[in-house]
Amino acid sequence: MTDAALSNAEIADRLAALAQLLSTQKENPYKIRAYQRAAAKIRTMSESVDELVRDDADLTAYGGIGAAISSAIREIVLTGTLGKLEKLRSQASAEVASLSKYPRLDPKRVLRVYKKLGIASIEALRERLDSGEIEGALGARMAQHVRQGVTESHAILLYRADELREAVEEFLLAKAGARRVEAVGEYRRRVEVIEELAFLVETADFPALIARLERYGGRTPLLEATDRHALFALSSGVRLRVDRATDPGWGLGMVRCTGSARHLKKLAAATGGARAWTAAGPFDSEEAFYGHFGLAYIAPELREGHDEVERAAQGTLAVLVTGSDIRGELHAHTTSSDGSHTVEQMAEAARALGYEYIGITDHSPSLKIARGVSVDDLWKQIRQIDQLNGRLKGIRVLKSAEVDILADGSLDYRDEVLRELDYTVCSVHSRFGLGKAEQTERILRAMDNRYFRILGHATGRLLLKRPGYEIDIERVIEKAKQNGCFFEINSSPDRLDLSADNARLANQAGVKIAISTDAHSTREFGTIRYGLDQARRAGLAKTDVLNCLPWTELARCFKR
DNA sequence: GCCGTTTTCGGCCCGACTGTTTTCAGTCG
Repeated sequence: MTDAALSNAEIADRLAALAQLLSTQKENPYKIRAYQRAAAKIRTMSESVDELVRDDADLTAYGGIGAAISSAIREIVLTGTLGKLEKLRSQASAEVASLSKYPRLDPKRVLRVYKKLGIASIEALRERLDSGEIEGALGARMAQHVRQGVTESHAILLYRADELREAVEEFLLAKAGARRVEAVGEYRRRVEVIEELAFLVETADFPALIARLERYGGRTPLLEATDRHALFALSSGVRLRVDRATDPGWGLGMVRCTGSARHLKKLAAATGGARAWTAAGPFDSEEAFYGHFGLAYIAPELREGHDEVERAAQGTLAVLVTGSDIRGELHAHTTSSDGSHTVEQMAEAARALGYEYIGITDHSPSLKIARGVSVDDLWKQIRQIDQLNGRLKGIRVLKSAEVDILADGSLDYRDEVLRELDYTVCSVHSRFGLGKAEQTERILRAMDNRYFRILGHATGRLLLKRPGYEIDIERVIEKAKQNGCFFEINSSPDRLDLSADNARLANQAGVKIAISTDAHSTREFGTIRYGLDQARRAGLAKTDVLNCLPWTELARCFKR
């Protein structure tokens, strides 16, 4: 029995290392994934797993932890090690064993890089990554994998930060003596990838609050602390920042802690600087603060230092789109392709959300893996939707498809079929490796098809996984404007594509944008909040958003 | 290894295409 308590991160690292070693053997891949899942679960827990074990708690109550992993965790906590792990480690080659310190690296892929480039160490791996040789020889995705494995990355997706925020906030209020807590920083600005989860807190005893946070998830390393802020390394990787509310009144602290550096600089320039802020206070709210300096309230999502301060002074800030402005969904899959609910189930769910219409956009034939819909089956779906519209009250089902843009820029259904649809969503799903010029030409050619309406997930990026294909977005926007085509903000939390920056560009060019979920089940309609976040960051008003229009007006937009 | 459960073992997507491949792993939704 050891006395030193292990942090959740240290326990998770051992399980991840075991998964890593198992993956180099002919082991059941589902077993490997089980260990990885359990490790990930432990990293997000606010309770100390070490304490849970010593208190004889039932770990199998947590999702992803069953009898075997539960006893492995007990062994780790009580002996400080894991026999199975040590055994595999002693049998592994030096190259593989040395990867244990990098639990995010996939040994099989690393070994491929080693072989290809004739190297055998992490140091060499780093060098070849920095020199661009890995990307050159093995592609962008491999380079991305290695980069995330060897560099200390703190980034997490916004939707993961949402879960984490709830847990940390509850901990601060219930266990760390905070009287008032609010999330601030890039999280509150709804930035799609978060490196630092920040809170403004009001407390009578800040040092005690820091001490309590150091016990979060067993042990959370304190990176820096002053009498007004503290920075921690959460076991899930992301940084946790806590700022003590020092200004009289809550409003000024929220302004200071929410805006980006660029926003705060522009704000200071427009209002006489931070000294003037303190002198003019206290402010109970941010509205009071902005109002005092003759500025309209600036929504957190806009506080990036674009032109929001000038606009707030002129009174020309857009009234940002909100969830209640959304009248329908324009990108949704069903059991006809790779969705898990039928057309009727999706329609019922859309109606329950108060939507007026839902477009059914199943995949086209080329996308085999998603069971793309044959021409015959699309005809059947068209007739089925006609029947459904005769029967269903309170929701209109739109006939559509997510049509593949083929490598040569042609669309994956013939015009005679496309003509029968109310509109189309057209997307690139193949040949991501084309060069920027070719990829751009491919999309421009597709937009010349008279049935092209909405460009689906314009860059194909998967946040923290894949950079997306390269396109000249300005040329594509220009073409869309000429040809009466539109964009979507795909709300899938790991796409968010268009990005806020690209959506801002499209909007400035006067091209309307759909906020779509790409839902593959009724549950996924809920992800629209992430698309709304990015639309608001792009400064979109409801008049800029395609699916804020009633169907009659939308139908006019779709005429070409 | 976990889960759910028609409570004892099967499912946990998956299948065609791509590439600079040296005979198959990675990739796309």
